[in-house]
Parts: sequence; C-alpha cells; structure tokens
Amino acid sequence: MSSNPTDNIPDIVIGRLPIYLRALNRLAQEGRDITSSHELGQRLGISSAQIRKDLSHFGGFGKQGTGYQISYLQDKLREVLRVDQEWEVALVGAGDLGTAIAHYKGFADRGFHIACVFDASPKRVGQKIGQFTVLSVDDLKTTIQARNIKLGMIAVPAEYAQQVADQLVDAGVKGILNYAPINLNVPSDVRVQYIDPVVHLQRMTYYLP
Amino acid sequence: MSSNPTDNIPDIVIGRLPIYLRALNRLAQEGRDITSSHELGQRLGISSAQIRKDLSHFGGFGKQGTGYQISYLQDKLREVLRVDQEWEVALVGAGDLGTAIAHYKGFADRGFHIACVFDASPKRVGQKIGQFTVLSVDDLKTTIQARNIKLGMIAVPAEYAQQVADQLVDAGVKGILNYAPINLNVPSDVRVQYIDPVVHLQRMTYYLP
DNA sequence: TAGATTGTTAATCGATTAACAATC
DNA sequence: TAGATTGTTAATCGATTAACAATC
Repeated sequence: MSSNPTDNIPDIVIGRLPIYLRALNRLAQEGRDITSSHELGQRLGISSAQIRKDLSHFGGFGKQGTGYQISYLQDKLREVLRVDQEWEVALVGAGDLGTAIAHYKGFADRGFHIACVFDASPKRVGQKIGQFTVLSVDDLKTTIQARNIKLGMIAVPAEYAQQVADQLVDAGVKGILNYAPINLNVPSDVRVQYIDPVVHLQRMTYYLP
Repeated sequence: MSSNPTDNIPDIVIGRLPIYLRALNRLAQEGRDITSSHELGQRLGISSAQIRKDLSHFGGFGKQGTGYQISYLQDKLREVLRVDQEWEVALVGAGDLGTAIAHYKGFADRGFHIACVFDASPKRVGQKIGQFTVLSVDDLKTTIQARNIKLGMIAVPAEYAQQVADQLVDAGVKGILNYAPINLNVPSDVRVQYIDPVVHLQRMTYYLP
C-alpha cells in the first residue's frame, strides 16, 4: 500500500485503470461479488502481477486468499479516477458524428454528462438534438465558463479542430477528447486524447494474412 | 536499414506508424514537400530519435542533411501498414452509432471501405443508410465469406458484442474494431482494437485540477 | 488447518534517449 | 564547403514479470 498522492504514478498505469473498472462493471452486471487479479487478468489479457502492481500504487484493495470485493474495488477505482463525481462535458460539432455522440447513452452511468452542444453552422444552431438545443460557437466561452466545464469533445472536420481546441482552452477546458483525425497543439496543462478509427484499423492491417 | 520482414517489430512501433502517416497527410495537405524527424516529433510530441528509430525498422527512408520527402514516406508507410490497398470492412450495428460510422467520410481516402452493414433488428433490416441497405445478421457469414472480408466493426450494445464477435470470427474476420464498452474474447490469430470514449475521458479526469 | 491470493521486492525484459559517424 | 539531418549504436530509463512471505 502506498496511496501517497505525491507519488508520480506512471500514465500507462492510469490508462489501465478505466479498463479494470470497465471489467469490474461487467462482472458486477453478471451478478458477481468477488474476483481475483488472476480472473481479471484472464479476461483482459493482462498478467495478474501487473494488475496487482497497478492497484498497489493506490492502496491495498484486496484480501489475501480471497481476492477483491468487486463493489469495493469499483468504488476505489472511481475515487482514484475521480469519476465518483459527475463531470460535465462540452461537445463541439453537431454533424453526423456529434449527433451520434449526443445521442450516446453510455456516458451517464460512467461519470459523464454532456452539458451543451455547439456548432458553427447557422443552419444547425437552434436545432434540437435529443434534449439539446445546438448553441453557437460564439457562445462557447461564456457558456463553458459560466458552467465551469473542464472537459470538451471535438467532433468537427479536421480543418477546424485546432481552432476549436484553441477556443476550448481559452474557455478554461483542461481535457479534450478529439475525434478529428489530426494532432492538436495545446498548452502543457491541457490533456488531449484521440479517437480515430482509421488509426486502429491501420494498426490491424499490418498483421493481416 | 533493416527491412527484414522476419524482424519482430514491436507492436508499440506499429501503433505509432498510423500517427506518423496521419501527420504526413496533414503536412502534404499544407503543401509541404520535405519534413524532418525533428519537425514531425515537435508536432506529435514525440522525440525525433524515436521517430528515426521506428522508421529504421523498415528501411532508410530519409536523406542525411535533408530529411524525408513527404510523398515518398507516405507511400512507404502505406506499404508497411498495407494500406496501399483498399480494405473492405463489415459494419455490424445500425443504431445511432452504426449509422454515424456508415456516414463517416474519413475511411475512404485512408485505405478503408465499408462494404456492408448488418443489424439484428427486423425493423432496421432492409432500411437504407446512405447508400447501404441494412442486411440481416443472418446473412453475415455468407456475405463476409463471399466478399472475403477480413475486417469488422462492432457497433451494437455491449450485451450483444461478444456474440457478434463470435459470428465475425466464424465468418473469417481477422481484425475487429469494437465500439462496445466491453472486452472481447477472440482466438489469438484475431486482432481487436477498442474505441470507448469513456475510457479516454476517465483517463483525463485523474489529472484534472 | 490447508489452500488461495494478495502486496511487494528484486530480476528481467524491453523501450527510449543520447550521441555521433556518415553523408547529403 | 559548411550546415544539417539521417540511421545506428550503446547507455539509460522504465515497465513487466517472477517469486514469495504474509495472511485471510
């Protein structure tokens, strides 16, 4: 156990925690109460030693001889990842992709809530997407600041992604999930994650027969 | 230079090549002819040494004192990743997400072509999504085998994802891009990549102020 | 108790970086 | 030529794994 918050936990470890949490969610849904590093590892294709080592950065969450109580470990991981609270997210882009993201049901029960949807096109501004009314990007900064939103998702064409990122950063956003197939330049206190399906596909074709 | 195909190139290297290619695409679009490992590294937040080392697994693509000719390096990376050919992809799931994927324009110019769209719901089968007519999952195996499709994308609810994966594998698919928030079990000759936006968001909240 | 599994240490393994000769 | 940048080697750094005492 070493839940010392000043520890510098490797980012690669942080990156695996959501995967562990997702597997625990699944186990809980299957009605299971207890699991082990061995079982988790088998399901995820990760060694049990790695799972134990990763978790040990944050504390001793298991019991020797028994394993981990799933609900307890879920709580602890949510705490570590800070998804024991709900985070509001601003979505920019109300095209096909933005619309699909706005409709996606999978955010709510895992700690996230889309708070507002922006678009630059006058044709889209004012329209409804589910329960959202699309706002103009002109109102992006004031809205995000007023609601103190720290997370943004970019679902605009690649050529506009950097300027949207600049606007989000200017509004105070500290984490950006970028769906545009382009690398973003942001200040070092802002985190960016990328979702580009083609990158994943290209990573697989290398190995195909 | 060591373009020995029996070399066992680390998967982490393969994973970066699509990122390099994407950055080169961008540079080309900006009208640039030549770049350097230093410039690429700056744009991507990667050291120039790593880029040179990664590329050196596949050959010497640059010129001392000059750098890399962008169009040539694009060609070579496409060759290495085998996206110098077009790959057909089967999409399973025609809900909001599947529809958005089917509409997405970004596949075509980067080596991929959605060949067919499947859904299990009788309400959706037969309907049009863009130029696609949604097919029944009952026809999945015959269609995929007839067209010799090796890649699949899963955009169905988590509870059906594993059985869809099993069907894809049974049909001969060797690479799966899974949008469902669940880990898949597949034979070792089948590759899986995951897209789960919540995992990315959870990886960022850890660091937020 | 006997069996099982954790948390942790030390050893191994692999990836990244620094440095530089080669050369355009 | 002088300046710049590659490709590659060796050194460093960090991550994974194996192993096991602790203990439930």
